[in-house]
Amino acid sequence: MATPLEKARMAPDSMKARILKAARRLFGQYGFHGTTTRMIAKDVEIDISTLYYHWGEKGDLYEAVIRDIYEDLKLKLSEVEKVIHGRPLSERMEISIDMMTDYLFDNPEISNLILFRYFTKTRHPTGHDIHVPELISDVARSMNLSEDKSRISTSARMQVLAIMNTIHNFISGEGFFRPMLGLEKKEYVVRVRETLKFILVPAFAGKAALRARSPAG
Amino acid sequence: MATPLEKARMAPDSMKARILKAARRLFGQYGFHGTTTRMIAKDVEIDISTLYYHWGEKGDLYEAVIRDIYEDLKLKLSEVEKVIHGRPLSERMEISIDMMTDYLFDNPEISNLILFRYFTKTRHPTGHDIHVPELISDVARSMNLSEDKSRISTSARMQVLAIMNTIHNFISGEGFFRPMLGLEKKEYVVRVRETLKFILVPAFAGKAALRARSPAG
DNA sequence: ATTCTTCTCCATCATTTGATGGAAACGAGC
DNA sequence: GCTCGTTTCCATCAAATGATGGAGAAGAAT
Repeated sequence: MATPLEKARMAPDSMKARILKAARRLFGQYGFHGTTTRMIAKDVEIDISTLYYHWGEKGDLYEAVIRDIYEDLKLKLSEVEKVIHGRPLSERMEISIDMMTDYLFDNPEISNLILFRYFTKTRHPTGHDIHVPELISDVARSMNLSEDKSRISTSARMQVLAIMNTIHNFISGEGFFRPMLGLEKKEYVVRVRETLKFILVPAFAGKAALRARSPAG
Repeated sequence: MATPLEKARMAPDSMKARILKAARRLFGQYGFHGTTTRMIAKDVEIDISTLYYHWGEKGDLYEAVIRDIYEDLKLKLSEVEKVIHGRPLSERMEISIDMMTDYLFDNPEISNLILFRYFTKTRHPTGHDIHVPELISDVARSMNLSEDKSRISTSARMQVLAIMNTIHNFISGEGFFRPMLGLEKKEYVVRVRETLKFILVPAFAGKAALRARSPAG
């Protein structure tokens, strides 16, 4: 028994999937209220009522988009995890940063939509995500931030949030930051990776990791 | 010759100022498209046309809000700069983090609006900020990230962006993160400060600062 | 050929939303 | 008390927006 979302993910050329894809991009750029169902329909070159036929009300489509990006993100993270498994921490971090920035620069709407969710109230009530806490804990485990694998500490979870958001910021902010810095796309990507490593790695590399558990040191 | 915004900042009980204040809060919560002029008017308990009388069209009010928050932010930053002047870098960073988180938790719409600007397209065209590059350079100078005070390097500016965004993230994301982490407000604030210091300080403390200029080390 | 299902579009609604004109209230100066 | 500039509200518009009903196309099953 496949959910509507699962169907759309399976047949990528279906109308359902095409609508979802356009919605993903547009919701990512303009946010929930900034995107109209007509904008999405126009992008897919269909009538607005075809959109409603497939996805029902706007809020439902939006929720489907959110689930969709988290599915993709989970897949990518487990792919990353396989690659970094067993390596020393600083190496794990650098590889993760490279792989994730590559992926997110190719799919910037993922970063956009995640940050949107964190920061915006949506006049329409939205179901709270189960995805995020799960994802965060997975990353924390994969980074070895917690000795107890089943109970991830608050500090560890907040550190993961900080790391992931720092990455998302540079992806989502490209349209603003890149012109401001006067960089070409390629140069920007390189600089982002550099900056992320410069900021994020030292905190966890070497002895720093030990200090994590003795706050206010 | 005072601009409308300056007037509103000077007489904080004036209708103009009351509208601006409400607009600031609501635009911060719901974004540009998520906030209606009627919501703002209702919040101030005035008729919608009174709002238009004072501020003209919605976009103009929004721009005024943006200028307003950057004015406040600049004032705060120069206040911080006075306090940290002359101290060693890691101390400067810790004090800055404490002061800025205090301030931004009291005025979360500042973080919200800044992040909004970075990440969202606004169907209506908006003039690009002059405030941001200036602010970034000021902070970079105050952190001593650049030897040449008049020409701040791209690396330095990106590092400052990363730092400031990481702070904004935790402020703006409180509504999402705090319930997720199961923390009380006070506890959350403490944890945020801890996490920020844990992540941000090591990169710049000690010899790390030197490595900044030899990338891909 | 017919039926049935699935899909798509046209026409249309009710609401919401940005915006304005004009009348009333208010207050300062005379 | 009257005048004049300023401020506020009521009534109203036009456009945008979320959403739906129903008619028709397209294709498969019988």
